[in-house]
Amino acid sequence: MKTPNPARRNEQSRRAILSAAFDLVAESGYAKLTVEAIAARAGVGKQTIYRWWPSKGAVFVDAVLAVTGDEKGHLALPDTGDLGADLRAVLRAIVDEYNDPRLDTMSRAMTIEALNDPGINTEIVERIMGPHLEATRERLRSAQRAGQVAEDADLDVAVELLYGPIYHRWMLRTAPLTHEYADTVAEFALRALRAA
Amino acid sequence: MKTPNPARRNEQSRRAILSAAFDLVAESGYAKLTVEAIAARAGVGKQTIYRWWPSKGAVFVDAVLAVTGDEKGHLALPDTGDLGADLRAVLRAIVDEYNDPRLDTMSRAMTIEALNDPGINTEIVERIMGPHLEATRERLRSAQRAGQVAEDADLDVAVELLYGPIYHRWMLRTAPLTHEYADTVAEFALRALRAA
Amino acid sequence: MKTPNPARRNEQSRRAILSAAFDLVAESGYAKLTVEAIAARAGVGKQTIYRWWPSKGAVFVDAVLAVTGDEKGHLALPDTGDLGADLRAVLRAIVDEYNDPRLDTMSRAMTIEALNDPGINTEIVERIMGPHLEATRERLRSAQRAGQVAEDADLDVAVELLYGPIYHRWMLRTAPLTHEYADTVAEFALRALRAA
Amino acid sequence: MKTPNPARRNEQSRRAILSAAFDLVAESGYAKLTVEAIAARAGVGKQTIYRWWPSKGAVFVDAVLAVTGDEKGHLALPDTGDLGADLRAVLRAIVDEYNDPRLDTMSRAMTIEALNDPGINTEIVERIMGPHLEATRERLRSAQRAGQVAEDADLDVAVELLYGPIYHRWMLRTAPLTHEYADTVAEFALRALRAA
DNA sequence: CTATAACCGAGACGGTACGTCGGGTCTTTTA
DNA sequence: TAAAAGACCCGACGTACCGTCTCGGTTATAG
Repeated sequence: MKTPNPARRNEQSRRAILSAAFDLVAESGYAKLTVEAIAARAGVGKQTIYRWWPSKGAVFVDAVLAVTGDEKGHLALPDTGDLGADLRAVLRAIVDEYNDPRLDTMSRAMTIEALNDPGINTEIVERIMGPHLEATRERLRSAQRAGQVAEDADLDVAVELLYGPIYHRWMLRTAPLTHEYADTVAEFALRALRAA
Repeated sequence: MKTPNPARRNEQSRRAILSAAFDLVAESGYAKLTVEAIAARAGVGKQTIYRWWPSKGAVFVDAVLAVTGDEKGHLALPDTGDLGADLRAVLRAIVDEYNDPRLDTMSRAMTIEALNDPGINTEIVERIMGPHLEATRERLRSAQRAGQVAEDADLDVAVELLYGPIYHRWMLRTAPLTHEYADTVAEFALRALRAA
Repeated sequence: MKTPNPARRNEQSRRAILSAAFDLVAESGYAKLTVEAIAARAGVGKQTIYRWWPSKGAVFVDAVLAVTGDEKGHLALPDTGDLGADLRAVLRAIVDEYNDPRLDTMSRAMTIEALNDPGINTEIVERIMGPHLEATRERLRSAQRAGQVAEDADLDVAVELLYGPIYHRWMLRTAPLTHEYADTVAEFALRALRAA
Repeated sequence: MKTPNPARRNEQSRRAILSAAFDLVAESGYAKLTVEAIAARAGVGKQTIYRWWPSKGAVFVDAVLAVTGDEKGHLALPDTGDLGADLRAVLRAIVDEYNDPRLDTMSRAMTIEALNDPGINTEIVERIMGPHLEATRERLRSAQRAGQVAEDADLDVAVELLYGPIYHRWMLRTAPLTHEYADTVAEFALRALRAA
């Protein structure tokens, strides 16, 4: 296998491919995404896709990252001093995202890809979830300093306490994701975390 | 489309198909599961599969259910009176299951199917997760009666508080699933749920 | 490689494939003949072609044979007793065939296939040229009996003496193929063959 | 389209391309000859090939000519006064060439090219066959002067009478090309041509 | 004796066709 | 008369080459 020279890469084609992949999933769902369709929509030869990505899943993840990545910066969670309010705000925002059909579709597609390919899973977790989880830990650390969270609380578990329930309900569709539900989860988490 | 007569169904073929599907996933992973491979392995015509199942996903889910379903009965959670001990025992058992490579593979395959097809998702949730979640709620209800859990606690959320973090960590592979971790989750949940 | 069962072969598809191949060459030339085009024109899956033929060349040869083969029966050369007249008639007929653009195209395409694949060459020679050459030898044998051709003349070479010059001129396009030319070749051959 | 300046042409590249093309056919057969393979083997950019040749066929023909062309000069046929002996010698030499696997491969490849492209056919005929045919005609003219060949014999047809049978047998592989066969052909031709 | 244009190696690009795999349907043969 | 066997149409796969098109780098005349 000869590795291509990235310096010579056609930036225009790269962008056309990513946006074609993204749009196709948005329009027809991930199951109908094919490399040929991406190539056709992007006005590109199939080989140009295979030259730079190992699979259609990788293309799709890159496409989502290209869109998501633009939103860099507003990663830090609000820190009003009122931990409960801040957590409720974050969980409600997440619930809103999952309720957006577009984002719902994309997220489930990403999840399928992550399940099929551990490498893609790593990439997704590191580049998308990771920063968000770290921002959440940072907020909790701040709360620890303020004495609102037990000093010895394991913050890795703490974030899972916050996001795990919502993720569970979203994945399994066991019940609707509402703001009220977000508040309940936040309330439970607060109780679990607060200093004795 | 003609609906076949279930009475005339060949039970031997049915079983051969289900066990072929199950074994193929166990051996080569879900991605390589094909209807043709199932038919060949089961010594069955493809049409016999399409006659009774709408998709390979449905076959696979049925196959898992056929295996899982045999374990009926021991669904009730232990109730020693010590809620903390009981929850730790349950979460440790779940962690063990996720750490079993065979079950891990099957669970991820099921998850992909559920993501691809809402109908299959419903079936999985109702027939596999449902009874388990209900058993957990039942144990928590018992704890409520014993005054160990707040009377007004939303038990639907409570079970997500228990299983959500573990599910989150398993799905995203963010960190290993250990007994210690199970204990930590149980501990947090207990604090969140206990009566003020 | 599993060999398919000829008994189950779809006769309609077979015919559609052969006539599609033939027509495509007649319309656009052999260089533009592709398996995909044959499949599309015949309303057939590519696999159905690959199942029964090893290459597009084999399909094409079969197609020509299907057309040519129908003309069975009039293989015997005329035998008026006048060998010279009979040979002139045959060579003129051959010259006419080579001058028909349709047949010219087909013949050159066949020749390319024969050059690329010795197996196809054998098939062409045996099924198309062979009977014709044998018929010619038979006419010459008759002439030997009549004392018009030397008894010890090698008839295998004799037919090459008749057809070789025309074939040479046709293949290399060194000069036009006319009836006059056919007569000249026949005249030379007669002189070469006649009993001393 | 801009025509490049031949003065600036890299002679080293030209030679590398021709010999790469020749060697590749000798090693793997004409069917596997590709422009990319030639470029790679010659250590040359593809564009350098397309700049100077219109097709891979043209490259190959040039390659053969470059090799063949070196043998210039010995084109004249032997003229010992014994026409029969001279013709037998020439036909035997031709038979030997066709029996050399290397030359056989090259000749068939050239023939395919000639069939595919009339322009190449012309070039081959004029530059390779032409001089040889003319030399043969010249020898026959000499024989006419010596009264060994009929004065009114059409010499264009005469050379075809000599080479046509061999060409026919070589192309169709109907029988082996032996010296004995060459002698037989020469004998027939002599009889056909001699003055009455 | 530069400089500026050309050719050159390299190889990415938009395409076409390849030969294969598998999906889901339809037909023929066997028990 | 259902089921096995498997041929069929179809769509997509990932690969091989096509012929075109930049990219620097290197000659090699023309100023």
